[in-house]
Amino acid sequence: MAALKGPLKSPRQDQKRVPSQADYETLSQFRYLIRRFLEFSQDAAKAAGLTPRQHQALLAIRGYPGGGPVAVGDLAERLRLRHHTTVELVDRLSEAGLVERVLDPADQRRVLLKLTGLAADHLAELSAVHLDELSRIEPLLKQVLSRRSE
Amino acid sequence: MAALKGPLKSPRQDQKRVPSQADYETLSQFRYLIRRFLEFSQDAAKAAGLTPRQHQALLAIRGYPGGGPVAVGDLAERLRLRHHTTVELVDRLSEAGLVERVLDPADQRRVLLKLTGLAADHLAELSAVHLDELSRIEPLLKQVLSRRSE
DNA sequence: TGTAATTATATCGTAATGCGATATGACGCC
DNA sequence: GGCGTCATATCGCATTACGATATAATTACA
Repeated sequence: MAALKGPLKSPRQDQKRVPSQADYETLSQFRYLIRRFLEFSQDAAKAAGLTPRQHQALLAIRGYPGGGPVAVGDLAERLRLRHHTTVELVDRLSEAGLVERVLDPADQRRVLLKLTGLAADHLAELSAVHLDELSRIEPLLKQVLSRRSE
Repeated sequence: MAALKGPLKSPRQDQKRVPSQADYETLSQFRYLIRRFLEFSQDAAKAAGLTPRQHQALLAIRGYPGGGPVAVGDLAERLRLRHHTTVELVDRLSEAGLVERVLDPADQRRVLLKLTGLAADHLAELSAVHLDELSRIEPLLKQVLSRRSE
C-alpha cells in the first residue's frame, strides 16, 4: 500500500532507466551489423582456405599495435582466448605452414610468432576485401552509434 | 629475368592495393573491439542465467525493425542462422519460459514469437548494461572507423 | 642463491553451437 | 489443385573453446 514516494520497492529503479523501443532497435541493429560483418569475414576466410580463427590470428599478429613482435600470450589476449586454447591454435597455424615459432632471444620463455610468406599473401588479399566491406558498413555503424547520443 | 614494367606477373596488382601497416592495425583493432563487446555481452547474459544466443534472440525479437511481430523465419534472418537452427533455438527459449509461440492469424503457416514477462525483465536489465557498454566503446569504434577515411 | 612467478606446452574430456541432409505436414497463392 | 513457402523434426558431424591438470623452462626477485 505504501504510497510513499521513493525507491522502496526497487532501489535501482532510479539508476537504471528502462530502455526505449529505439534503444532495443539500436542494440539489435548493432548486433545485426556485427553479425553480417563476421559472416562476411567467415565466408572470405573459408574461400581463401583458412578457418575463420586462423585468419583472425594472422590479422592479430600482423596488426599488433605498435607492430612489435607477438608472443603466444600476446595473441591470446588480443583474441581474448585462454592461453592453452591459443597454443592449440598456433599448433594448427604451424601445421598449415602459416606461422613460425621463434624463440625470443631476450626472454627465452617467450615464443614469438612470425607469419610465413604464404600467410602474408593470404592476409593481404583478405584484408583488402575486408577493408572494402568495412567501408560499406561504416555509414550504417556510425548511424547506429550516433543514434545513441541523442 | 623479364625486367619489363607492367602487371605481367600479377594482373590484379593494380586493382587491389596492398594494405598498409595502418590498415592491418585498423582491421585488427576493429576485431578486438568487437570481440571485447561480445565477450562483455556473453558474460552479462550468463550472469543473468541466459545463454548468449538466447539473449541475442530476445533482443532480435524485441528490437525488430518497425516493432512488428516476428516469425521464426524473420528471427533466422536477423540472427543470420539457418531456419532449422532457429527452430531449435526457439524450442529452448520456449522450454525456458522466455518465448511463446503464437500462430499468426493472418497466415497460419507462420509462428509469431512473443516474449514472456520474464524475458522482458531480463532483456531490459541486460539492455541497460549493454547500452552503457556501447557508450563506452563508441569513441573507440568511431576512432577506428574514421581512421579508415583518411 | 634459491624460491616464486611467468610463459609455453601438453592432454583429456566436456560443452555449446551451427550446419548439411533429409523428411513431413500445413497452408496460401494463383 | 498444384506449387512454393513456412515450420517442425532428427541424425550425425564439425568446429571451437573451455576447465582441469600437469610438466618444464626461464626469469625475477627477496
